[in-house]
Amino acid sequence: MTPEAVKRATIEDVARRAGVSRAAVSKVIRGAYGVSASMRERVEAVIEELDYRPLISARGMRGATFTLGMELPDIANQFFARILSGATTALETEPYQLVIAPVDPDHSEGYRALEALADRQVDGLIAVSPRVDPRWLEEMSRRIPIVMLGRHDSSVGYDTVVGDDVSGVGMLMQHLLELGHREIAHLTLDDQHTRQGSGTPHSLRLAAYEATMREAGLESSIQVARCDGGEDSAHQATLRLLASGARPTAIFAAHDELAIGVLSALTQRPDASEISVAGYDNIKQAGHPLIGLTSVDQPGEQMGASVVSLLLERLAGRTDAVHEVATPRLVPRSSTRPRIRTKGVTRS
Amino acid sequence: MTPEAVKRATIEDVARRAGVSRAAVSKVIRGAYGVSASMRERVEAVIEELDYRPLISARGMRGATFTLGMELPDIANQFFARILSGATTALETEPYQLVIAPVDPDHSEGYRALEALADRQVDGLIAVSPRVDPRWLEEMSRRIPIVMLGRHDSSVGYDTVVGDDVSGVGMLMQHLLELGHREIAHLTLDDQHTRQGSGTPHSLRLAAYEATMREAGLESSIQVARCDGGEDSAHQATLRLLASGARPTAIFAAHDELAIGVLSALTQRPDASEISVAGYDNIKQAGHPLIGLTSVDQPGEQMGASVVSLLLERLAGRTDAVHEVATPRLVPRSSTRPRIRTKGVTRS
DNA sequence: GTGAAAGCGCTAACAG
DNA sequence: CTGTTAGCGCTTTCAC
Repeated sequence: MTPEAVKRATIEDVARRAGVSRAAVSKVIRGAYGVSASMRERVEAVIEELDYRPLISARGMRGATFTLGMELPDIANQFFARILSGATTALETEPYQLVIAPVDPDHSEGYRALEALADRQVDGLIAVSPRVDPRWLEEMSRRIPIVMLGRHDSSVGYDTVVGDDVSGVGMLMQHLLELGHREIAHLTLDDQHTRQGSGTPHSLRLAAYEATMREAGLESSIQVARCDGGEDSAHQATLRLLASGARPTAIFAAHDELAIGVLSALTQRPDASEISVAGYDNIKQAGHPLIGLTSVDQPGEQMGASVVSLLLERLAGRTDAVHEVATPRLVPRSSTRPRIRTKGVTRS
Repeated sequence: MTPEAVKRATIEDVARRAGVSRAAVSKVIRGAYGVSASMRERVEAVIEELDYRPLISARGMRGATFTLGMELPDIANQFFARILSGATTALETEPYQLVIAPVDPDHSEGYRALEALADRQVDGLIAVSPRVDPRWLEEMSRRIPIVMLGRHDSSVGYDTVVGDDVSGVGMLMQHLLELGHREIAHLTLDDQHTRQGSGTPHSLRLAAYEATMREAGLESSIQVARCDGGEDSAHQATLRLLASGARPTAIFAAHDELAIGVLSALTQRPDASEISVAGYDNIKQAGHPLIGLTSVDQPGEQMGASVVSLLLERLAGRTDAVHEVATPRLVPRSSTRPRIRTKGVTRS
């Protein structure tokens, strides 16, 4: 039972078996111009017989690999599942194959995955890590088409697809204010993700939160909590917040996964169970009746589809940068309720 | 602003600039034997200067690509996130890059993704779709190392990693029976996933469910509902089940995502809110206090790590097949409660 | 309409 | 220790 490795058939094998040249076979498999019907038939029969499939990487050395590479941090965040779903659907009718390089959000940097994909000859790149440097992307985009998802860059070399975070947060804050909330806290990621002017979604959401609070005359109630990302981390951060004595009547978490962590923390603290919670992205879990999380819907599927079509346009020759902005939509659910006067700490 | 495509530096460029041969450069980048320190230094300087990175696909034409390909259906199912997490962690210290080919569970077939990866010269393949034919995999494994995750195959050409579904279901059913449940329904996927003898996890879980019911003298209470997979589909199926007049006191869903769909349906049916629900896999959501889903934990991270190390062993030369079985663990939560006598339909 | 020949970027013998 | 040479599997002019 020696598992003698079977080598796959090459274009040469097919050519010899069919009694034609390699070039002829190549034309047949590419559907290129200049092959007689009889030859095509013969060649196709042999291809079938030998179970021949062209090696994409060999093909790539001359031309395209028909592969699109996507770098994806944190597969656990369901919003990326929405994006991916949109992207794969958009690609269904296209001859391109999507491959994903997962990035361990804790360790790796995103650069590594992007470079690994480029080294593997993908025809185009989709970047999702908001932490890769725009200048680096700009440089990279001179060798390979790139679309960046989720960061508000005014790039010239690569395209971007983003949600309108400012208006999304505006709608959400408006909603909370209308419910009577004044002590609204914001739970977001560490400074690396929220540095002013970095163009990351979370930096914009934070800024929009603060701006709204100031405009509402609530500057003194601004309260920003931080966590490392992920449900558990948000859970812990919420407990810390409460332990610090803060008693917001509402918590706006920078994205749904965090918000769900907030909910889980609040559930275990009966004294805080009246706190309203809101998230962002509208991932599937948010809509579950047992969760009922108010959120801002970002059309992830649509954004995923946009990313793909922008990339295909690039591959088709477009050279000027396009920046697409998707419109968010408020989805109120049971996790946000009219403010309840809390004993003591409340100030109105 | 003509974005004149910048070509990347080749090994030839480096060799010329450093005044050495291509072979010398090749040795340097591979850390191979036979290079003087001075030459290494010179070459490395030029590599740095030119920002040279070897093209993996070109390298692949001669030897290995140091790429592992994983075919993944249904990214939305969080259990796969656990597996992926284990796999990427295991690969962190290895020189291999993992790439994922997502499979649209509705449309594509898994074959397509696996072949796409093989065509792209990955060194090894991880298959997760239980629907690809074992014989096909057996054939494929003669050209490229494969590890199949999640199906109980007794293959000779490829390795497998599975959970012990029979014992997992046994523990779960035992739990339900001890709570006093007799009318236990099972919600699973369509026949394609559950055909007897196919070795798929769902076929085994179904069989184990039926066996347990029979052993408990409850053969006449066996009730199997079907859905297409996914939370929504499970939700609908649950409503259909109730509409049919069935009144189980407990529903065992074939995996957690389905179970969560069941919960959402039951929430909207006050008359059925006392039905206990259990799932399988123990995805993160199951543990959320607002969900509290009883489940059977499968050590996904560990399984993901196993898959990777089996594949690396293959690449290192192992030729005999290994079949690994992970041990599941019951995780009781609030979604399963002692049976409540329902009016009418109950039979004890 | 068809095939010969060159070459994509790299590695792996082999000579020097 | 170093460089030359011959491919890996495919596409692509360019003659025939």
